[in-house]
Amino acid sequence: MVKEVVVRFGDRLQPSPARFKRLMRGRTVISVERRAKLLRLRLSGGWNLFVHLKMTGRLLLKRSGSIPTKHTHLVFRLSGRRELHWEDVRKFGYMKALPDAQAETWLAGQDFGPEPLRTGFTWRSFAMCLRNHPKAQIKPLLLRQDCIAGIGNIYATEALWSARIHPLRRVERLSDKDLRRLHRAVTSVLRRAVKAGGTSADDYLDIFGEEGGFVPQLKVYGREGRKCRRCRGLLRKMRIGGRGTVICPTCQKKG
DNA sequence: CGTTAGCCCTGCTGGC
DNA sequence: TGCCAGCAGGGCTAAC
Repeated sequence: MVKEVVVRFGDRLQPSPARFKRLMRGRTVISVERRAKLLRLRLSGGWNLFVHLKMTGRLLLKRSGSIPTKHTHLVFRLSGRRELHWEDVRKFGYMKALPDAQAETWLAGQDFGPEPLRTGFTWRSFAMCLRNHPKAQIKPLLLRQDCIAGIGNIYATEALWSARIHPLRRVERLSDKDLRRLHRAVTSVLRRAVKAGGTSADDYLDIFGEEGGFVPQLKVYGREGRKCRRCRGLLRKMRIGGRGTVICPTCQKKG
């Protein structure tokens, strides 16, 4: 139960800090869900708290009286001598509180594509989504949340290496066989990363402050200049749509 | 309609 | 405790 909210940086908060604090007080968290990279906490009394952590955001469960860091945006003081701290160095993330009806409308307006880890996400439905954009380059397309939801730069990079597909290949130049391999690669890398507790290549920590264990399983991300684990070729870093991308030029031919 | 560059912000790294 | 450009896991907006 939320006893009190202490706001230290309120500029990424909706509604305004005063209303937000009043609104949260006394509520309990009924469930935690995820849609794409957006967290949804269902709260008592028909309210919802949406949280986007973006790149450097963290939610940390701590004991009461824990000292906020330089980058702690706000603290939920909870019952049971606990606190939930929201930290975000780069201040890209946001929190948004909405009542049920508005929550659904707003979520629908986000226009998220299918969830790759949900049952029913077959390679055919994956192919359908991608083939809507025949001219698009595959990597920027994988990152578009309105095409497939929830894939970020690390996992797009990893999946393309795993499927032996060059990130700049256009969808129209990918065969069904390619898409089947890519579907397998995407679902596999996401499942393994979740199982390992996420990827703490930089800032990510889980709610207990623990790092994720997926970094040792990364095949290309952050390994530029080192050898490809499949062919021993030299991994190379390139820049696509402003995002760093590591490929194995031998395994991933533009073709 | 689609794609792309710029931008939000702070901190760290590597080259000089 | 050297300085500074460039880069970092995201995604919105404006411009073309």
